Amino acid sequence: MTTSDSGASSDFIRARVAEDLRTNKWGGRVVTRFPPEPNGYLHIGHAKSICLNFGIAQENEGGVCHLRFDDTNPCTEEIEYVDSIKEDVRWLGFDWGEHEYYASDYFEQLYEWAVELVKKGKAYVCDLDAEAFKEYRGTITLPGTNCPSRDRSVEENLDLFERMRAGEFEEGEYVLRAKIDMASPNMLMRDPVMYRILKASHHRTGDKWCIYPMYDFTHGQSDSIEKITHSICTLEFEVHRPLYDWYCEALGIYHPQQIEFARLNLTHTALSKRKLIDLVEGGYVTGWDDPRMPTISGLRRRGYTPEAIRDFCGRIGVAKADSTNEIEMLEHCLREDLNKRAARVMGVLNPLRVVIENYPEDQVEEMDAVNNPEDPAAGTRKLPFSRVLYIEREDFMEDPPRKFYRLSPGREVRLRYAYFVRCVDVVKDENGEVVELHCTYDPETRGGNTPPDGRKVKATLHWVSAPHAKEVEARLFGHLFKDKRPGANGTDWLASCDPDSRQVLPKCYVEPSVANAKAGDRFQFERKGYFCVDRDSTDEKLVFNRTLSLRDTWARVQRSEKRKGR
RNA sequence: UGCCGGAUAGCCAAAUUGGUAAGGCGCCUGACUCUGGAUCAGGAGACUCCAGGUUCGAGCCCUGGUCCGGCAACCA
Repeated sequence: MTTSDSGASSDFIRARVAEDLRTNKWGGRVVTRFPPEPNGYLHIGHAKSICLNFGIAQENEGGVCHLRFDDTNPCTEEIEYVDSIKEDVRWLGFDWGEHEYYASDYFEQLYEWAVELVKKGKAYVCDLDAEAFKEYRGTITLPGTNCPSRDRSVEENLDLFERMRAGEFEEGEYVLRAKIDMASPNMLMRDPVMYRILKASHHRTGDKWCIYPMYDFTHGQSDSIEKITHSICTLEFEVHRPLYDWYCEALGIYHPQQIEFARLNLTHTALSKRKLIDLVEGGYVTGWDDPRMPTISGLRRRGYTPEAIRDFCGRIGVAKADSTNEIEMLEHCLREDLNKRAARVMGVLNPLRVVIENYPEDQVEEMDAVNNPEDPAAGTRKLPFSRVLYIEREDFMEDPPRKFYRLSPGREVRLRYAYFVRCVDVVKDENGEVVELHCTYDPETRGGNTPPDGRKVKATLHWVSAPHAKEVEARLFGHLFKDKRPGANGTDWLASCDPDSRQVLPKCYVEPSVANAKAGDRFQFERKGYFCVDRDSTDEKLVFNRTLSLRDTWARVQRSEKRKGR
């Protein structure tokens, strides 16, 4: 697989574009488009399409990608969605320049084209009610039959269609249909509806229209108007292609090439619009931008970077086979990006108090800490160290199993950038629960360095000085669904939704340097994962979302030890 | 039962005009390490859906099957 500058791999669509360029099919032009319907929020699946369309445009000299809103159904569309879609595409890092279009801007042209087809005897007004309409259409195995109004005269059709536009009829009374073939094995070719009456006001055209064109009578012509070269869409539109072609040919207009690819599916999540709505409305998540949602806004709030998402979209490839990518792939891309750029910081999620017995009562030292070992330019910072600290509760075990080499009674570990400390006492409450550790430190290990005697420790722990610590809230997230493929083989997909996928830790401690962090800022809490500041943060208390944990080899060791039955 | 499309390791996914199966993720080892992170080195894993055929040679071509997906909104 060859890799281009954008990081995208070559695929059958890019190969096709290259071939068209070679044969000069489109006069050297490459014009694609991303055509969302403004009736919902964009998700990671849309990102795949966005990266594909904008990517192809970028990779080719003079290539352009349009952002076009497919707004032909006023009943479900809203301006709010238009705005969120624009924000998301922009955030992903793509620029459509002045090429922002709306199918609704083509309504007049579309109407004229409809009239033209009527005049050519290729379209007619049909008065079948919904039930009869269905009967005449036939079934998947039985051909349909011509409805009586199919033979209406051109004059009468023209008059009726004009009156439909004028608002003389009620919804459902009439529709305009293309006269194709009621016996076609392709259901979409059985005289598809071109226009329906909808007495709804449109978010852009207001009440100017009461008839609205259907997707099929809009999409191809919009592509045509915009001189799109490659109209890339997902597989379910494959059966629409003959109709797409039919309209362009019947109208004798510029005819773009529709190409279909398989939409993205991801394990442990749901991507259909319907399911996402159910999650929000059912209260399974806190909203469209819940950090567990696969929506662009959810991923953004979670702390994903546009770079990671783009990298992911480039790596998964584009093909025609239905496929489900493992979410681990997405997470890998994220870790790779965040590892390079996230500033390291000390943050203790489940605090356990530690007193350094031999450390002077009121002494405070400033320890030098590296901000990002992957990026020397990120510099260093000072970390206050004192007699009372917090360490991670799970970094101590009174009775450690084999292979656990963190702190335990009598054992010595390194406190990162600070000192070697040895656990000398364990304080418990009346329930026998460990509430405090007493340790001694070795002054010769200042900075965390190996002492003159060459003594080694097997673990390095993160810590926070208690008097200097800032209390924050941390929200940890797991996969939204327990099952890899929720709803697979007839199971209830919603039952697989994991209520414990969101865990709130109200009392965590972070080092003082992050005190002025702002919403959206990203950090790596050393050894604990990547975090970003949530917008729920207040002046009094910062709220952190854990974007993703670090790769956890210890967890893996535990798993394998368990398997071995130790 | 009709039409359209698809099928290459656990998951994605490559393979110029048929020339003898890339890569990534994941998994497993080992090295290194002041993050059990990162990095580096190595490894396991594919009768290319099946059965025939053409050919010196087939993942690619032909025939016949199998399985999976999509299509019967006045949604997109």
